[in-house]
Order: sequence, then C-alpha cells, then structure tokens
Amino acid sequence: MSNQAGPVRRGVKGHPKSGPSIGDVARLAGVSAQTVSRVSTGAEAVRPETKDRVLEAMRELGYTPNHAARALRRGNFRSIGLIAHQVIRTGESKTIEAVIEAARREGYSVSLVDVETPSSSDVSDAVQRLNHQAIDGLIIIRAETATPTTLALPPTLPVAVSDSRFVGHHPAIGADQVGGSRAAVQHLLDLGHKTVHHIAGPDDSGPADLRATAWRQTLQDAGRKVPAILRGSWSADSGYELGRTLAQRKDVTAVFAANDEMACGLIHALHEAGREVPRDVSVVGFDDIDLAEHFWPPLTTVRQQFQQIGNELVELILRQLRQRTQLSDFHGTVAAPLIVRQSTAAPRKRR
Amino acid sequence: MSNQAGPVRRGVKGHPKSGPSIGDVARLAGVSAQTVSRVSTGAEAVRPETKDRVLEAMRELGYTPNHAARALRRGNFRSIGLIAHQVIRTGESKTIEAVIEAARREGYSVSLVDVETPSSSDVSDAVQRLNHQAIDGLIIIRAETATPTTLALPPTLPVAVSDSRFVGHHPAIGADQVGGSRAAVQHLLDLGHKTVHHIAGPDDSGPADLRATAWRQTLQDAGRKVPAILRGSWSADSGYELGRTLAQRKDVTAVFAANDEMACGLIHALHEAGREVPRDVSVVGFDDIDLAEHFWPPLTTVRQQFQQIGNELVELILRQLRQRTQLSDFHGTVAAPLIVRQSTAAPRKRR
DNA sequence: CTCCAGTCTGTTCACGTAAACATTCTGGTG
DNA sequence: CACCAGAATGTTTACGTGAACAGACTGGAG
Repeated sequence: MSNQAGPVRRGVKGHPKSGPSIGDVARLAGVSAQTVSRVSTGAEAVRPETKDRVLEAMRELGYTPNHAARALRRGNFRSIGLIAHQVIRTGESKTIEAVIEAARREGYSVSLVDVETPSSSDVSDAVQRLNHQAIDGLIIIRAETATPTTLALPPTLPVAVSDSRFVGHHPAIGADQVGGSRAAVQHLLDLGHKTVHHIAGPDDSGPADLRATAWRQTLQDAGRKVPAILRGSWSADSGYELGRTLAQRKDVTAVFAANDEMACGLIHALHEAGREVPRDVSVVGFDDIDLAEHFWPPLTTVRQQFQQIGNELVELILRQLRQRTQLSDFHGTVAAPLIVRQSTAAPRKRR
Repeated sequence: MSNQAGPVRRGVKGHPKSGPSIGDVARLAGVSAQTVSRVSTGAEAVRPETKDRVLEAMRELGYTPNHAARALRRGNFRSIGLIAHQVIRTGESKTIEAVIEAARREGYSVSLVDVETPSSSDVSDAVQRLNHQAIDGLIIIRAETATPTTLALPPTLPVAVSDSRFVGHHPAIGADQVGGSRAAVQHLLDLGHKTVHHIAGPDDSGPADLRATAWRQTLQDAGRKVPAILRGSWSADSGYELGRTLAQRKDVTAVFAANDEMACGLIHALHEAGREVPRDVSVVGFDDIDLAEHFWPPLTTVRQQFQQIGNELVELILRQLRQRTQLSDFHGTVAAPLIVRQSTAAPRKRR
C-alpha cells in the first residue's frame, strides 16, 4: 500500500522525520543521554566542561528537544487553547492579545481556534479540534449563548470563559455590560433627550442581549418610551444599513449602538443624509476601540478593558492548574466606564 | 524538597495527572490496546460490535487521546506556529484569521506568539519559544527588517514569511506594496495635485519602507517636488499628531498615509482644524480595513488582500511539509488594488 | 591509608501511542 | 473434510524524554 510513499528523510528504517535525538547528542559528546537531558532542562550538577561538550554537540547536530516526548514525559504541554468567535472584531483581538501576552509571561503558548458562528455546535467542534491538540487549559471568548454543559470537554481540563453572565459550569470573567450600558443611556437622557434608540448586536449574542436589556431597563426606570429595537450584526455595514433608515426619522435624536463599528456605520449614514452628529443626533458606542477617539466626531463610548479581562482569564486557568481543581462557581466583573467625547450633546431646541 | 508537593491526582505512584489511557479503555472493553487505537484513529477493519464496545468504554471513562503520545509516535503535531507583530493591527488580524481558517481546513491548529517589536532579537525569542512548542511549520507575519538568517531555526522546519520583499532564505508572500503605493500617489497626481505628502510607518518596518520608497519614486518619476517624509507609528494617534502640524500648512492638499489607522487620525486632525476632506485636503490610506468604507468621508485606500495572503502562507507550509523539502527561492505577490472612495478629489482652484 | 560525604554521571524504566508483524477466526471451495 | 484467503484481533516494539535509583569519582578528615 505505502511502498511508494516517497523519500523518507532519515531514520534507518523506522519512523519518519524528526531530527537528531538526545541519544545522538549523547553519543557525539561521549556522555549518557541523561546528562544531555540534564543540560537541556537546566543543568543541575553538570560539570562545566561536560556541559560545554554537550552544548557543542547539540550545536553541531542542530539538536532541538522533541516537544512531544517531553510533554509525554512531563504530563503537560505548557500551552493554552483559545477559542474565539471572530478574531477580527476589535474587542476580541484585544482580549486575544492580552491572553497571549499573559500566557507568555507564564511560559505558556496559545493555540488559537476560531469558530464561524457562536452556536453551541460550532463551539463543540472547536473544542473537539482542540481536544486533539496539546493543551493544559481552555479559554473561551464570547461563549455567546452556547450552553457549556453540552460541550464534551475532558473532565479535568481547566476552563475559563469570557462572558458577563455567570453560566454556571465554568468560571467566567466579563465586563460590566449592564453598568456600562446603563451609564450610556443615562448619559443621553441627562443631556435632555426624550428617549434613546438602540442598535443591538445579533440576537444569538449574550453580550448583545445584556446591552439591549440594560438599555430597555434604563428607559423604563426613567419612565421613557422604549422604541423598537434594531438588530445589527456587529459590523459597520449593518450599522450603516440601519442608519440609513434612522436618518430619515426626525424624531430620532439619540442612538446607543451596541459596538463602535456599528456606531461608525451609523454616523456614516447620518452624515450622508445631512444629519449632523451630535447637533442633530447624538451617538454612543461600546468597546472604545483604538479608532473611536479619531472618528469624526470623536466617539462617546463605553470602554471595555480587554487587557484586564485577558489577564484574568489566564490567571483563572493558571490557578486551576496549580490547585489541580476545577473552579466552577467563580464569576468576576471588570468595570466598563463611559468615555464621553464629542458625539453626544444636548438635543437642539425645536419648535 | 518536594515532599509536600500537594495532592497528586492519580497514577499508582509514577507520573502526574493525565486521564485514562488507551490501556484502561482496552481493559474495560475487553480488547487489546491496538484495537482501541484502531477505533480512535479511524477504524480500519474493526467489527462494528467491537467498535461500539470500545466507544462505549471510551465514553464511560471519559477517554481522550493523549496528543503528546500520539505526536511522538507519529512524528508530527498537526500544528503550525505563527509569529505576529501586533495582533491588534487590523492588517495582521485579518491575515491571522485567514491563516487559522486555512490551517483548520487542513486539520492543523495554530500556535500564536506575538512579539513586542519587530526587531530581530524579539523574533528570535519568539522562535525560541515556539521551538519548544510542538509545531510542524512556522509562519512569520511582518518580518519587518529582521534578517531571518540570524534566526536559530531547527534546520528542517518549513517556514513561510509574509513579506513583500524577497528576503532570500525563506519563501515569502506579500502584497504588491509598490504597485499599490504607486497607484495611490498617481491617483492623487492625476486629480491635479501638485505633489503628495506622505505619513510613513516606523522606519524599522519593511512595508513602511517599501511604501515610502514607492511614494518618493512616483513623485520623482512625475518630476514633482518630494516633500519631507513624516514618520508615524502605524497608530491613529500618531496620524493625529502629525495631522495637527499638516493642518496648519495651506500648501498641503494631498496626503498618502501608510495605513488606514493613521489616515483616520489625520482626518480627525484636519477636521478639527477646520480643513475639509476632500475639499481642502485629499487623503489616501492603505489596507482597506473594514471601517475604512465608513469613515467620514469614506476613505480612498489601497486594499490588501489579507485573506489570500493567509491562505497562501498556509499553502506554502503544507507544500514544504508534503514534499519534505524546504523552499527558499519562492516569492509570491498578491495584488493591492486602489479603492477610490470619497476622501480624494481635485484640489480647489486657488488665486 | 581508610572512610565518608558529596559531586557528578550512568542505567533502567515508564509515559501513551501506533506501526509491523503474528495469530486466530470465518466461511467458502475443491 | 482439508485447505485457503481474507478479515479481525492480539503481541511486540520503538518513538524521545526525564525521574528514580545506582554507581563512580573526588577530596578531606581521622
């Protein structure tokens, strides 16, 4: 069957590829394999000249330790799996960056898998794929509405979820979506707007749901009329589309967009229709992406502290790893402060 | 020393953690380990009822294959290392996303490492870290000016670099930076601008260098005056800072920014100074990030086809893996078309 | 010189898996 | 019934590493 399998690189006959092993180095240096191992792991009690001889042999053979064998022997991989929904979305990539950096500080690398949709089945697939990878812990960003109960995880794998609701089976860290959203809406009301419209994220998204609910609640608490909700898809394009409709309605004076990208698209549509921001319409976003400050006008928005979230996610994993237990009842919240810039103002006096 | 090392989970005495093994499953199912292996790898010639029995035993024990052992046995990891400079930067995250997706399609996962600066030493560090990880190939995004010769790579590790210059030691894929930049500058000249100013990326960046050189060359070819170059750092903030200066100079009517973020900051500064885009100043960016279309005004920019670049990077790795050879003389280019939107126009007639 | 403590190095073994080879079983043919 | 081909399963072995233990060497004290 495989007698024409192409040129196998080395190995007398047995296994494919892989470079020189610890044994080859040992032979060349005239020492035992164990001594080579000692040098390669961090040299406890190896005579300097022996060590040099070994290092020299390593260099000569171009030896690099075989990570698989090492991991097999040690029982860990020094690697964390990371499932993200959409790498592109600024919020996520900032969290990812923070996770990668925090992991690196602890000597861990990160194995990244993305899922097309936040559906439970897609996440399960991703978990499956990672399962077959070499990971010591698993971080899930934006579990959205997926119910982690259904995920077939190895029973002892430490997990941490970036989510603002406590989902009940895994420890979670999340921004204070509700507090941030309430502050955004209240800010607009305080400026004198009668009510606030809302461009929400997709309805299968947990954070979108939290923000929409907080928006509605804040309006109700203030005794204001709650306008019909508008559904976007997080993308600037969707904000633009919805904005084209909103721009026609003169009664719309304040809009809370569920993220900065949609706010950007919305402002685009308003400008295009000749409605000025914030003179005619005030706009608040969510996330505080790097560009938000440089939109025109600079965007008032709710800041998500992704860096901190990323750090805490890694911390959660490491804590479980160190204690050799799984946490399940932990839920941390990270503040989401309102950053007031120039896209909001009091409504124009009319009549 | 380690006699109080905490509760070790299982294992009669020997090794730490790790779940049930193939042997445990075999015992429970009343078959040999090899049969379990056959089921877990893809069942060639296992009687259906035996297979069911094995699967049942796996479920009962919560068995997941040990990836380290598997990788050791098979000699590969089905994993690709990815070194990126800044995950945040839109250009990079789009490439990363494409790489991850392409890798997934081929059954590979991606191990992501970021470097703080594109300096050769930082990249070397990253390689070191990945070296100790389990990877079959290595993709480096934005090698910038790092000279890959100095990287201590395992001699047989397939490498692919995302870079627009042919660096000579590893196969590279890159956008047509020069063509795109020339088109951008030429577009502004064709509109009637006397000359074009340039906000460049940092001077340790290869792509920034290519774009700046192409800009200068195009102006020279057209016999135009070449203004002093302005150095940014890729960030919108840096574009804004430089823009505050530029906005004061009435002779500036056209600016080519080396990326969209800086273009955004620039436009912010111009607006703030009361200079309108494109009426008073035309602006062209580079990258065509998702938001560029929704800036105000929508940004004329050079599109980088990150998706395609990501795909080809993975393809390059796989080709080397399949052929068991390293490529070194390959260099592919991906077109970078100019996308004309509304941030560019003919200069106002004066005098 | 003998003995001992300490330092350095070597030997043995197991980690979990899968390839190669060996064996058993099945059912059909002469 | 003997024989055989092919399917199904079991046995042996090696992948590269590092822990545990064992042995060899050093130099100083008695």
